Amino acid sequence: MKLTSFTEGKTNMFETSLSKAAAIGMLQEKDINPTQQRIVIAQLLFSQPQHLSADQVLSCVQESGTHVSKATVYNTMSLFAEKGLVREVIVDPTKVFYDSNTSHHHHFYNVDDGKLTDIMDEGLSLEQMPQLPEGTALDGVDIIVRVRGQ
Amino acid sequence: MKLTSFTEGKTNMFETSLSKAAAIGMLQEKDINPTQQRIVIAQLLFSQPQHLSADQVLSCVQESGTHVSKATVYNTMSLFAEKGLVREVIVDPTKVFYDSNTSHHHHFYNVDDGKLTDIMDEGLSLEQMPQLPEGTALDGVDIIVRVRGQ
DNA sequence: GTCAGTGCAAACCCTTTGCAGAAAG
DNA sequence: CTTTCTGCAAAGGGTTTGCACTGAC
Repeated sequence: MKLTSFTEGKTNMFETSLSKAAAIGMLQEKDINPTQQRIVIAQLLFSQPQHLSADQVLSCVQESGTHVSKATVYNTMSLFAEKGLVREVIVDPTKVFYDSNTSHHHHFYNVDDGKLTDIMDEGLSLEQMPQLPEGTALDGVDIIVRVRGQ
Repeated sequence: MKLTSFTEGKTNMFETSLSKAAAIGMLQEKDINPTQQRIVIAQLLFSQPQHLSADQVLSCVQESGTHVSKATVYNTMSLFAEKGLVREVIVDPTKVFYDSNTSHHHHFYNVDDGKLTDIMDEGLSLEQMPQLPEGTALDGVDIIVRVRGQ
């Protein structure tokens, strides 16, 4: 994952972004036609590891000054998820989070404030993989550590 | 958990149920006012360990001949979850599953057919509990093993 | 008679869909 | 030009809410 053009020194996440060229590169690597809207969303998403709901993506894009419709955000996020650019994280029945970090890791979910954070411990994994049901293949393992407070 | 009145020998889940008295007992143990609708839902739910969506609970209750409204099913399931009679399982962004088995265990989720099953392996657990974020307390750990096929 | 519980329908929210218009090559 | 993508608005599906009615002590 190339983050060579990461804009440093900015504290406002809406000003932080990937260069347009880097975003286009990421899209093309995954055989995604780099349209204007997809580029803008990619620039925002991959500026840093983060967990955003579709709604938050929409807000961020709009605050960056570009117009993208809600439907396009949903379409784009589904496409990115399908192509492996982002990972869907399902922890809240009311919305899906998209994780811009697709490397193998798990999550804390704060049920009080709805914030999702990565579990840094690299050692976190299962003691043993259970035997899968007859005729099924592994698709993935999600570990959610729910916490409350603060 | 008392399942002494489990009706044996029935293959149709809609005919299988807990005795009314046992259901009332379970509700009272959790300080839940045992109303008629709650009793019926409890009889259905706790006849066996199962994973039902609110919609499925509604269908099952209706097939058993009793009338319960959709709103009451949702209210009841939320109440049961809050009181610890059932456990909410969030694996599918489109609906919540309620697990009538509240003992500590984890799940397989078949993304192809949407079926949720318990992971029997008692050894399944984390190699190590990660350090929780500052100021938070553990609420629970959910492990979802997603599988596909069959 | 009082108060909790219930039923119904409407409201809600997130997400998807249909289709006409716009963009890209 | 042709194909793909986008925008808008409407529909969809699960869930919640408001409020009047019912029912149990």
